[in-house]
Amino acid sequence: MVGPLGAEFFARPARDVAPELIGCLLAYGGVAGTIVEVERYEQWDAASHSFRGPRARARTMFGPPGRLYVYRSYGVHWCVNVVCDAVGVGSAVLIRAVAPVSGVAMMESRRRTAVRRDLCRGPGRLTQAFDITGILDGAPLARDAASDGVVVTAPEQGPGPVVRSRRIGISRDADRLWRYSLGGSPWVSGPRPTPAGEPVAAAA
DNA sequence: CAGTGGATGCTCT
DNA sequence: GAGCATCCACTGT
Repeated sequence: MVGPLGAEFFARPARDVAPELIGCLLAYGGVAGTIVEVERYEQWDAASHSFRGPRARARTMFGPPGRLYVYRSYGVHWCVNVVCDAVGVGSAVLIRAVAPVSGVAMMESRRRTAVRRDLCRGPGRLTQAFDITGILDGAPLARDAASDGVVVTAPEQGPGPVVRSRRIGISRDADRLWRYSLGGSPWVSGPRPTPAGEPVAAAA
C-alpha cells in the first residue's frame, strides 16, 4: 500500500496495523518524520485508557478508525494515537518516535533544543515538535498531502527489520510485547530493544 | 552512565 | 490522595 492512509487501513486489528506503521511518513503543518516506534493498546489491556470502557477521556478510542486520539500525559505533554479496528473496539496505536525528515528548523524552534536526536524521540517530544495538541483529538487523518491536517503516508519500500519489545512507562500488563520499532534505529526512545530485539514476524 | 524529584492536569479510589 | 502511555534538570558515580 502506497500513499496517504485512510480509515480502511486502520479498520483492522492494531496488531496488524502497528508494525505496518513503522517506516510511514507522519506529516503536519510543514514538518514531517518517518515513524520508527509505536505501541498498541487494546480494550482488554489494563495499561490502556480504554480498559474501563468508553469513558470521557478515552471516548475517541471507541469511535471510528483512522482518527487521532490525543491526550495529555502527566499534566504536561500531549501524546498522539491513531484509532484502529472497528467502532466500539477501543483499540489504538501510540506514535512514540519519528526520524525527522523536513521542517527541522521549525522542530528545533518548538522544542527549544538543537539536539537533533532528541527532537522527536519520545511521544511528548514528538507532539511538541509537530505542534500536535488536544484540539486535534478526534480529527480524521487527512487524505491528501496538501491538506492542513495530519497525514500518514505509506512508503514505497519497507523500512527494514521491525522488532517488538515491552511497552515503555507502564506498570500494568507490562510484559506484553506490544511496542514495535525499527531495529537499530537511533531515533527510537527509551531503553532500546536489546541488540536485534525480537523479530516481529516470529510472533503472531 | 544511573538515579531522583519537580512540573502539572486529569482520572480513579 | 495516589497514580499516571513524560520530560527535564540535577545529583552522584
